[in-house]
Amino acid sequence: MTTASISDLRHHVGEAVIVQGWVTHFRSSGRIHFIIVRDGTGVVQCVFKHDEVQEPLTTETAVTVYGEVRADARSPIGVEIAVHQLVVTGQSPDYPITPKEHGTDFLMGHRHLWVRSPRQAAILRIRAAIIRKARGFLDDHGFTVADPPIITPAAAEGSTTLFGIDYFGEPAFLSQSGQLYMEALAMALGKVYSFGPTFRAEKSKTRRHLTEFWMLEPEMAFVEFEENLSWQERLMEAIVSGVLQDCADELAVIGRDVVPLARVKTPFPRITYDEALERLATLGMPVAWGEDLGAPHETALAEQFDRPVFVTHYPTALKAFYMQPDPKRPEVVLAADLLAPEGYGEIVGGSQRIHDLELLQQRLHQHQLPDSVYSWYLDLRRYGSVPHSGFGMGLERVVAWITGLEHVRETTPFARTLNRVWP
RNA sequence: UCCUCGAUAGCUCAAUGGUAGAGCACCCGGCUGUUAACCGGGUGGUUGUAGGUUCGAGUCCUACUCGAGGAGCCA
Repeated sequence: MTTASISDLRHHVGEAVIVQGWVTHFRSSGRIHFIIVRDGTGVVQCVFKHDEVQEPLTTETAVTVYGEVRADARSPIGVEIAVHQLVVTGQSPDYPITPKEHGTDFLMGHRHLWVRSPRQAAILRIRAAIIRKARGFLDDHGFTVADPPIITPAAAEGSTTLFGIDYFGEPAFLSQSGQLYMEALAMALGKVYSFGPTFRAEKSKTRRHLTEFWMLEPEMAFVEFEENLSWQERLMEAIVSGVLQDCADELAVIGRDVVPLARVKTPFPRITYDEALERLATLGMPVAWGEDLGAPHETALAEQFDRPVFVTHYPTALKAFYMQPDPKRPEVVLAADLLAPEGYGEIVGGSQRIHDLELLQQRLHQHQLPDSVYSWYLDLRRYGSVPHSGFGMGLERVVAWITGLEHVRETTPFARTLNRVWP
């Protein structure tokens, strides 16, 4: 007798198999009983007689089922199992999560169990596929994965709040971006990317924010602004088309409308910050030049397009010190935010970096950042500096967009938010 | 940090200032094909905390705690 995964059962009709999993539902009609068993690959109904099992088969009881696979037109997966023997390997009295509705606080407090639900499992599989497709695309296009440190001595961008730690008596911080290190690695390896956790102690409490999130950060030597955008849109297209290909079942489980995703093809539209302001004025949402775009503005802009849209050439004063000003128009930078459709906001932020030593020092001073902290970063401009560009993709926001979720907290196994560090 | 809303059974929610209830979960019983099965019965409460008003507070008032949504900031 072979052990089979539930997703493979349709290839075993007529055979005796072993299925190991957890009970999600128990139903009975007199002498005939039905349990629904899930094993992480799918769910299957198992049928047995009244007196064959003595132990209670409550929700999430772990079971090993020995039985015969039978084709059955009534089954959603085409087969069910006629049970010969059913062994309880782990009881589950009073499982807290029921088939009825639950509130956010309760579910997040039981996240260690909530991940067992089909919807959550599907989301995590899609997350895995997004990671796989993103890394695959970059690996296939000459990028070298090279990860920056997570414990860092200083901020990449002075303004953002950092989580401080005690590093053997010295103050240190959890990384809020690996970008500066990625610039160093790009000078060594050409095209590089990192993929890892980043931390922001911002007191942001919205559907788009976590205090710990994963970021994909490519950095490319000899790549200027336009080519940077090209890499971003090709990466996003590869991710979305790859997920549509690999995750049809999971997208169906969570009820995602895939029509908008199928439209995500290059080239993505590009509008400048100036054009964005014009469009917003037309929409009755005027923004003064020099002010940043808020979440409602981003949503309104994104709604005008059927695929992600780049907003480029933001005012220099709004952006980080390392972004390259446009030589033809220094009051704006060669930076772009990629806004996702359907109100998911900024999913990628990128720019060409300043490669001129003097200009970079000038910008540091304008931001009142000390040269001493950035001495190694300035070395990159002292020794063989070249134009280079990079971007950061927020994984959880991409997952939220592709899965159509209301909130990023469900896009990661154990979300860390402003008010929650448990479980 | 600011704005808004909320907290009653394990869960989701009811309850004119006047006897705290329902559905689900769980337990017992019934049903030989159920699909969030169904039918009958049962267990289950310091109404977030502290104070106040009142003959009487889940309900009204004050403070606090916790949570949710949003703003700012960001990916």
